[in-house]
Amino acid sequence: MSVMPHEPLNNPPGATAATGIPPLPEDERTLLLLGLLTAQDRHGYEINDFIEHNLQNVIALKKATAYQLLERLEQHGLVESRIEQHGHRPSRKVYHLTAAGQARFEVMLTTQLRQEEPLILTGNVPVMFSENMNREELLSSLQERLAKLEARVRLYDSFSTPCTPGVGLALRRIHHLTRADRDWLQATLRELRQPQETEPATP
Amino acid sequence: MSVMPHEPLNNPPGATAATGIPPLPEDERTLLLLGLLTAQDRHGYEINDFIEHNLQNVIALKKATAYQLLERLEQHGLVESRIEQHGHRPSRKVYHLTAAGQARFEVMLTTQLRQEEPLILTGNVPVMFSENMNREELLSSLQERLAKLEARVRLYDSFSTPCTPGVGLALRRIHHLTRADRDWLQATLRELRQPQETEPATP
DNA sequence: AACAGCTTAGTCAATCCTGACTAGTTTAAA
DNA sequence: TTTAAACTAGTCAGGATTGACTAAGCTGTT
Repeated sequence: MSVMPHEPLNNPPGATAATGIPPLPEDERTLLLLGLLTAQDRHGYEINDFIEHNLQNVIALKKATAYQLLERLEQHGLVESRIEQHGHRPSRKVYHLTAAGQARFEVMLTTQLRQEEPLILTGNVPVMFSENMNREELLSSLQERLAKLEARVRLYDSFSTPCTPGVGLALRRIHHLTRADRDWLQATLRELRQPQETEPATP
Repeated sequence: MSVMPHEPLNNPPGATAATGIPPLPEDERTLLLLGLLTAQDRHGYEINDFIEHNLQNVIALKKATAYQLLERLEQHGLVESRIEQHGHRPSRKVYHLTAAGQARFEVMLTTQLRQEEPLILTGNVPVMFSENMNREELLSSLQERLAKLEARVRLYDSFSTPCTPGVGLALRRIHHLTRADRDWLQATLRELRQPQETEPATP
């Protein structure tokens, strides 16, 4: 019973052969780290800080994930690091992009920009079971959700100039889509309130 | 150096004490499985089939995940299963909701419906680095993305009556937001095309 | 002088999730 | 009649992710 050696084929264009090091995810997180390093060399804390302060709503990337991803980027030769000492502070591990990293960044950027992933959103599942609730509670729950959404829209309204034009574009996208979500919810609430069973329906 | 025993505290309201069985994720996937079982008893294949055919764009839940989640639901006493035989077909493992499961479903439903998660979307990161591309390639990439988005909008336009009103609501949400995404991209493209550096001013 | 909080850089266990694979039956198409 | 596809139910290794924790110096406030 010989089994054909199925080769895993998870080598995206540009990937190296089996080197023993774990593969590199080809998703937006990787692109983000490479991209942040095209502008300037940065150390881990700086990167996490930037993400936390500027990209709160743009992407979800946790501290621990970023550190591990940076390590893997280095294993793959896309970045290199050096240790820097500033005064008596804890030493910084400063990463900078290699030529390979730059090339990979460009490929990934084009690929992902062309792509259009279906919007799979959070918050759909409870909506889809809304029938299972009684009218009262449903309306109050949706009302609360709407209030939160409106608060978020106001929050985005108050954002001033973004750190880069590109980030500005992304933020405007989120802003726009959040408003659209609010509009959908408003319309839905209106529909739920108004057509109260068409009660005496002139039959 | 005694370490205070930090209790993990990952017991959401309604969770049982430490029983040795792994915790149950409190996210939409769990709600989905419970919800599908409130309507009727179902076996694994049926559930995965339903998700694949009716909820393609509503939620991402893979086959393997569903099976594992069902098992865990059973360990937690939220569902029970029986084996059914239909003719000479492979036997079906049919799950049905317990009282505890029903109760948990109701709690999770209200909680999640009230909640408003920030929209964290795919596709933001490449946008935010769009400055790093030359104009030609940027425009062509965005054009391609727009074409794909428009195709998706048309796809949703063609959807007919959903299997339940709740699913209809969720699908309308996605439809609405996809259109909003298209609008944002159109506007962005227009902006990028028009103000061509204000070349010969007052021409 | 004490204390909180920021800076810097991680680590680790535990959980989660996915792709690929297995196995056998039945129906529809060619 | 061979073949393809759907039906049914998984399993499993291994990669991905997270929350919680550790360390230690520095800075500003009260």
